[in-house]
Amino acid sequence: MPQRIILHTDLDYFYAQCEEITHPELRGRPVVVCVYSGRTSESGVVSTSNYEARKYGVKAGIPIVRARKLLESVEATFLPMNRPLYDQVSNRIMGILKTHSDSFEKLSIDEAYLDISDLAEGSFDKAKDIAVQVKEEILQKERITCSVGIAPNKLVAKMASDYNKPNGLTIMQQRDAIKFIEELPVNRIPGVGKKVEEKLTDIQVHTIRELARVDPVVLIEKFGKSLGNYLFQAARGEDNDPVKEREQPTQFSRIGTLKQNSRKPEEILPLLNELASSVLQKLNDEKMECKSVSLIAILTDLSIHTKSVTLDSPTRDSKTIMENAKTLLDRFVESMPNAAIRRIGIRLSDLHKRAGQTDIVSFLQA
DNA sequence: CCCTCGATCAC
DNA sequence: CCTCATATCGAGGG
Repeated sequence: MPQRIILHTDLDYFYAQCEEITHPELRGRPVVVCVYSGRTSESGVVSTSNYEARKYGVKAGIPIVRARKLLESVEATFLPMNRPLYDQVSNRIMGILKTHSDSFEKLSIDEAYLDISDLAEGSFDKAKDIAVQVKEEILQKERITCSVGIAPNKLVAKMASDYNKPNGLTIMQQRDAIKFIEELPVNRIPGVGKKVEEKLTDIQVHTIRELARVDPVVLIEKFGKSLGNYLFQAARGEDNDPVKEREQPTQFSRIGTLKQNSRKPEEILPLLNELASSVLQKLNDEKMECKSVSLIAILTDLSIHTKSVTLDSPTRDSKTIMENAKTLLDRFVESMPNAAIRRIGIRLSDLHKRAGQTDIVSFLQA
């Protein structure tokens, strides 16, 4: 396999940057995009904030109430999420990115990998020109800045884009990759979160340099075959995972927060019904059917529990789905005699594209 | 091999 | 004080 050139893009503080565009007067001041849970007027968490807000310690995941305190001395703006807006902006930018790639992989609403090996003719200098061009085009057309990493594989490209933010461009050839990553803490490796980091700390491993010295047998012992092997390679800047177009998602879910904790189905079902129709709407929009239904319950201690059923045949029928969800809820409260539920959710999975009337019609019309 | 469920990650 | 959505893995049971 010849040397690849992979480009990773990360749209800077994306939701907050979208808000700055629609409300230009907000620029230069703290902007906080929030997920309001509806439990009380201010309950919920921060989804994203711009860099002015981050200076005050306001970042993704902290409670809105805490963000208010951190910003009480300054003029800051708190906005609810506007997902349709972010989806539209994202879709247009992904369209631009795609045109600058041989193959393209959307990772999330604000991240993508581009394989530009052919486009750049194997040259990292040309790859840099492409990156500059892409950044320029996104800025001109959408007024959005992004951070870009270029490397011989997805792993290092992502770590490179993360290295210089916002509006960064980091290029890491194979010969520099080891020097670059070995200084970094292990949690800069994608896939290494709180839990894996803790386990590594237990064996005195903090940096990637230290991780590279751990016997692979130990890694597999501690983390299993898959993650163990991944960590072994990642510590060496190696990753041969190809850039591949993502197929359709294999699950859709909706979760909501109850006004008050409860374990009585009659207090939970109204919300569960809303969530079910929302996720069913999504299923229909995507012209799909599901063969599995899951109930997600989050208790007062924030522990997460699931119950699921596999259906006899794929369905998109709301009655079938709701009946199954109801049964799962009954099963759950029965299995947890003392648990009070804080949040409830529904997931449709084992998704299949619908074969049917519409497809045949469009086929015949074509 | 299939199903169910919990754990983890990261947005 | 504590949102929401998706993918993936591993264990355990059948």
